[in-house]
Amino acid sequence: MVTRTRFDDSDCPVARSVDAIGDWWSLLIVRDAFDGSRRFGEFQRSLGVAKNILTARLRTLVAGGVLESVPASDGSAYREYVLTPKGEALFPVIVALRQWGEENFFAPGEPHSQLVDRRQGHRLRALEVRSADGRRLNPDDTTVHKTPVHKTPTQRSEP
Amino acid sequence: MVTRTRFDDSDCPVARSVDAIGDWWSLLIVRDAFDGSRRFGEFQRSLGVAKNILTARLRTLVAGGVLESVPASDGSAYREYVLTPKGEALFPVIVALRQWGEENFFAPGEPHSQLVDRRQGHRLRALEVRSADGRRLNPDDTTVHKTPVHKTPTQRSEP
DNA sequence: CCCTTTTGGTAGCATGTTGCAACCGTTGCA
DNA sequence: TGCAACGGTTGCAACATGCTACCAAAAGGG
Repeated sequence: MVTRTRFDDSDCPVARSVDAIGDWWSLLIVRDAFDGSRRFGEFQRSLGVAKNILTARLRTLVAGGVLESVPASDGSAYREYVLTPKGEALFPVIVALRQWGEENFFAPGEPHSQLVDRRQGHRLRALEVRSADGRRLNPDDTTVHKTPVHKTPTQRSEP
Repeated sequence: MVTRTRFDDSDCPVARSVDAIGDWWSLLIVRDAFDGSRRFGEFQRSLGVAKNILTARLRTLVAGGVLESVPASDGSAYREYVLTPKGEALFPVIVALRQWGEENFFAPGEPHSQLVDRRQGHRLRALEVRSADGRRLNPDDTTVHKTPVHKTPTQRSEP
């Protein structure tokens, strides 16, 4: 078989996250969910995605516990898709991608949709990676420990 | 045509980021690059990805300015792939995905690779979304300012 | 009620992409 | 010099994606 490679058994949390989200459409669905979209048609119009794709993605997101299918809030017989707590926890991921995109793929002054503080209407502060005691960390200030507790704490990754 | 949909002209920075990265393999390549991988073979062994796929991904990452191909640091005739500043700026994205994965896809105590502060060997602080003046923000505390829509992607059945 | 429109999907097809295995020129090294 | 490792390329089969057509149930208007 030539199925797409899965990462759900990887020991790397990044890989499992990536696997759980599924594909880029899913991430844009989540983005729209943060922005208030709830109905099938809302996602479809906002994204311009084919309906069969949207159906499949919503289904996997629900199965993965990122979205939840609930009765429509307006009393109609339709259903709505809302973020679960697990889905809401993707907020920093979306914000990080948004900030990276803003900084790297828009000309100065080029208009783009912008995520702002609701209270003051200002742009958000750039995300900062910090140590447990609050120091700002660059990539070089960090390292990856494989299997933290029960095995030899190796610092290098040689299999 | 039935090419995969591109988002590089979207007005949403998240969509452009997603488009620039390309696919999940690319993100895992970047993750490995943060972890010190530089050589074709290192990525290939670490990821278990087919070589043709890896070739294509490295090429698009270089073309997109995320990686850079430089002469090997050990003096050999081979080349190495290193993160550009633009690639290093993906650090918060990777960290956000890692933290989401750690919290949601591992049983308590289940071993997994862990990103730690190099100086103290401790786990990192969870990423926090903050306003310009430093208040912590939840998704509900933010809103998206849309820009004038220049192009609406629609899928219509009717003429 | 009856008719029309909207909503939320399925089904089928063409094409693109992925994964695998085989192959191949270069480079490194003993 | 010989041989293994490196860094790819090529070809193929299976799968995923996108598009269009189609459809049933639910709203909505008169």
